[in-house]
Amino acid sequence: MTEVPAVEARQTGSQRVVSYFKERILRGHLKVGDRVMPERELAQELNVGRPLLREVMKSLVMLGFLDVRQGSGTYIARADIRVLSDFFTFCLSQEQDILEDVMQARMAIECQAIRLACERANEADLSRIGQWLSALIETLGDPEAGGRADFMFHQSIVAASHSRSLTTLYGAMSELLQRSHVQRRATTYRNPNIVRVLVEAHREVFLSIVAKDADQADRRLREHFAIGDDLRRKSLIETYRSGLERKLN
Amino acid sequence: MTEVPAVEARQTGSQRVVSYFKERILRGHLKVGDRVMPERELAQELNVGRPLLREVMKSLVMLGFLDVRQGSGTYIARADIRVLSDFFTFCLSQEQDILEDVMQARMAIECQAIRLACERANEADLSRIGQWLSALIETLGDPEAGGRADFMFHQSIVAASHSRSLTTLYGAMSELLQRSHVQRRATTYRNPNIVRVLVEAHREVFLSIVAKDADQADRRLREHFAIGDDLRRKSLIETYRSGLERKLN
DNA sequence: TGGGAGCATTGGTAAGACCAATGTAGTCCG
DNA sequence: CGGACTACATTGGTCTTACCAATGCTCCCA
Repeated sequence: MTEVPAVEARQTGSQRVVSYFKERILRGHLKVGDRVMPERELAQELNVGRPLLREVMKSLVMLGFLDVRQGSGTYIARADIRVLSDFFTFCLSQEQDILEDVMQARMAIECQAIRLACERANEADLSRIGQWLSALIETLGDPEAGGRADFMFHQSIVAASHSRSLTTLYGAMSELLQRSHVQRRATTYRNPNIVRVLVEAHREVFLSIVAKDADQADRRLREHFAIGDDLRRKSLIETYRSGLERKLN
Repeated sequence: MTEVPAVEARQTGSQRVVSYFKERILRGHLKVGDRVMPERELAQELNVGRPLLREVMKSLVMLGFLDVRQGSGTYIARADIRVLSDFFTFCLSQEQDILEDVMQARMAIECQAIRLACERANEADLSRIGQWLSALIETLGDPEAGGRADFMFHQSIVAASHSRSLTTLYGAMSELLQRSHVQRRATTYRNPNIVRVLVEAHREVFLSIVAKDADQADRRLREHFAIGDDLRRKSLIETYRSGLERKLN
């Protein structure tokens, strides 16, 4: 783990605790659901104080590696993607412009997922995507609900890839992405022409999945993203123009 | 963060500490490089004992949020991608088959990154990619060094995207990916025909970046991945055949 | 003016104490 | 005999106090 000593042969107590868990988890001696030795006993075995042991174990809890139950014991946890989500949220708080760049990661994942969805989607997957397409159409006048339906449409496509890596990464970014969807909706929902174009684009995406055409699905999805990009460009131009006119007044 | 209380109005000490940091970091009151109040003082202000405060802060250190210097103080850290790397490593240890699926995430990121690289790569980027292509060719007989050069070739492409999200995600998977590269090399380096095809595929990838043709670059990269897939399929067939012949003997 | 020493500050760690939650075993009653 | 309740043991949660280790700052001397 990140606190492994770089050079020092003799480990600090803290490092010994980290190593104890890292080794046993990574080598499979401790598996999901396995119970860890009680704190007092483990502290003794590792020759550290209990507070130190608890510090490290608290860290592992928050990293999602351990699951602690008071009165019962400490168990190896199943990996929890909220850790990734927290991490991305933290990154965003450091760089206010990152939401724009996260779109690149979003496109990466969705375009790969849609290719897999063309191979792997079952009837339930297709039905779900179709339902969210309908929901998207029904909520055109409402940026909040529409944004959510839009997000769920996309999320269903990623789920239809049946790839744990892709769904994990997408899930990690879902908070950021939902925010992004609502924002994009808020800039578009009043213009009927744009709304119609967007609905058509989503429909084409869905149809290409049904047709199991991976290249076309990828292309349609990228076209769909490009509509949003054009939108934002026009919106900036208008903002700039009206800003100028206000200055001249 | 993941330990925020679901229902309880009155927070435990532990939760108060988490909230203290979450609020200040996410709202920008504490920025990268800012120094945090000393432990004893902060413990008093939050009405908790120092060991408890230290537990939470240790967690935040391992999540990459804080940087602690003994004798100096605690500072808000710059996000550290090694946290993601640890997390993926942990996930892998839980599911032995995940390395295969990580390839999907790899393809997602690289195919999006190569599109961006076609727009954004500067002379230094292109030069670096070219150098790793040469290194790859020079190390054809050595799976270890060749695997590394192969990985670095790909990593340079992702870096040329100049997208923080993509480079962050790719960095998080880099340990897994390097392992994957070495393994793939170990199954191919003895067959001159396959090696020649692979070298050509890498060269085509590079040339399409230089040509700034995003669609072609994407396509070439996918073709390159497909060669590896064919390889593995053939390898499985042979394994199955020789397994059968051994049974008949 | 620069270097060294001393002291204050801040983090690192431990022992011991006590509280909170859970699990287990034993007993009693229907 | 089975289920419910109680008591106690176990395990985690938290705190106080003490001491050690590392860094930074200030003052004094050459």
